Amino acid sequence: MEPNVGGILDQCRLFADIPLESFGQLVSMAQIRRFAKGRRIFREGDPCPGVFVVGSGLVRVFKTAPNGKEHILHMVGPGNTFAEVAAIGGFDCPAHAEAVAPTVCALLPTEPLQRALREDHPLCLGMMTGLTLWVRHLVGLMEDIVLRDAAGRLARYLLDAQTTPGGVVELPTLRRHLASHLNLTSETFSRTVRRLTDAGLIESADDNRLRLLDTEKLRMIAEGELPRI
Amino acid sequence: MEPNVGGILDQCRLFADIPLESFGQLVSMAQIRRFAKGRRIFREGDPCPGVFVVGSGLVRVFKTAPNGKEHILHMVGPGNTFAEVAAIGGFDCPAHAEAVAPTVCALLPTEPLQRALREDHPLCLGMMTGLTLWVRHLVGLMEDIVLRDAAGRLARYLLDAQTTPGGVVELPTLRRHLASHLNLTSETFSRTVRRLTDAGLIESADDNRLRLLDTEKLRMIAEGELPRI
DNA sequence: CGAATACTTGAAATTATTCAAGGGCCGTGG
DNA sequence: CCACGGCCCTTGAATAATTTCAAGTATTCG
Repeated sequence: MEPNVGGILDQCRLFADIPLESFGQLVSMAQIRRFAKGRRIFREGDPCPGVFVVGSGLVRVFKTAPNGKEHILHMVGPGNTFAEVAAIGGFDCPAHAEAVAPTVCALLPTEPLQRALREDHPLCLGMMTGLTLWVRHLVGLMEDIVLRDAAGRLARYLLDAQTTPGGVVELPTLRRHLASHLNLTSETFSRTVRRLTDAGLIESADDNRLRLLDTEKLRMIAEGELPRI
Repeated sequence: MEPNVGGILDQCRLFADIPLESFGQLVSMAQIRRFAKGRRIFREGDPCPGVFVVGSGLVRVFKTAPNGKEHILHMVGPGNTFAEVAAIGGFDCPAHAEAVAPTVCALLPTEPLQRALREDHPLCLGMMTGLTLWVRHLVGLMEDIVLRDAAGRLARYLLDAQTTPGGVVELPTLRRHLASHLNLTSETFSRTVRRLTDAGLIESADDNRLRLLDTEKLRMIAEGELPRI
């Protein structure tokens, strides 16, 4: 199946509000990019190639500490974007990006995108709204990491990620990626999952799915209202 | 001295690039707001009143954990803004704001601001650039908190904040505010300052100023290349 | 002068990390 | 087909970093 840029951009909430004409302009500038599993898409400090819109696959965007520790800013799946901020603001990539699965993206190159933003007001508005959502997400993540302990962070993640009716949450391919996202070591992550499991709040549904059994208590843990488990 | 909105907006980098006509529109919608020291400007969850531009004084924007712990997202001084994201994106205030000194702001109310953004492309572009800078700052802060230890965080803060030629850094009025910003208790903050002082990397210049004596070593600590002090 | 507030410092407690080892899964190659 | 190595997750024990608790000092303000 040959992916086409229009289809990829169509699935992206960030471009949902923009009028057809602007959208067409985006489609015409977009390029398809494919990345094998494990392939580095860009490195921190690289000039920003543009906005990547994931069509299929999964990408992790992460920072590296001098001591080698990684922190995953986000996992980007189909319909979501990364490197928007650098592309719009015109700075270098502030983090690394790597495909964790075979991935197809639409790339809106920096230069034409910026030109389009300068000329196209509705597009500009739409992208700005997208940016505010991203900021809000970032602030939430920060709040999480700073104000909650390990169990609180995991609980909040699970509650936020809960999508399916049965209260089942799909975990990223590698658990240690999630651990890193929540600023935990994979050991601590593992122990925390166990504590919640032993307390009867969650159970493992599938190999990489968790079922939430007691969202009320989970909420209390997320809010720090339960002393300890 | 009677502050005027034009003067306040003039000092704000966020509006530096926008053309005169757009600027005039902003000035005409702006209102002056004064806050006594200690006065709460808004609470988390309030509908967002608009973008605040600080003319004089100092504001802290912070989140609160259920257990009472606070995290200061940023200290906002003259020429800077807060609540931009909520105002532009149209959501409720994501944090609390409080004047830590007698403060005068220009307020650009949400409704007219959003209308202006919809109608005024250059203004929209300018605000968008401002947003990207804010995101970059946030990501940097996050990286700081997640990837560095106490000494590293302080060192990086000092290096970033260093403005005066003599390597003197002005601290916020209350040290515990800075501590909270760096996700440290004030005790840990105090001890960390002492460690850096004993190691000869900084010295207290004034009551709330620090002089950086060895920026090279500070940089190494910030980068985690110095095992311990 | 007395109360309040902020900062500093020490000692104890706690949380999370590091180090070390074991088990499970999978793909490769004999 | 099975053995082997590699990778990932789990678990336990020891370690380290930061927090918490508890004074003690300094400064300000009434």
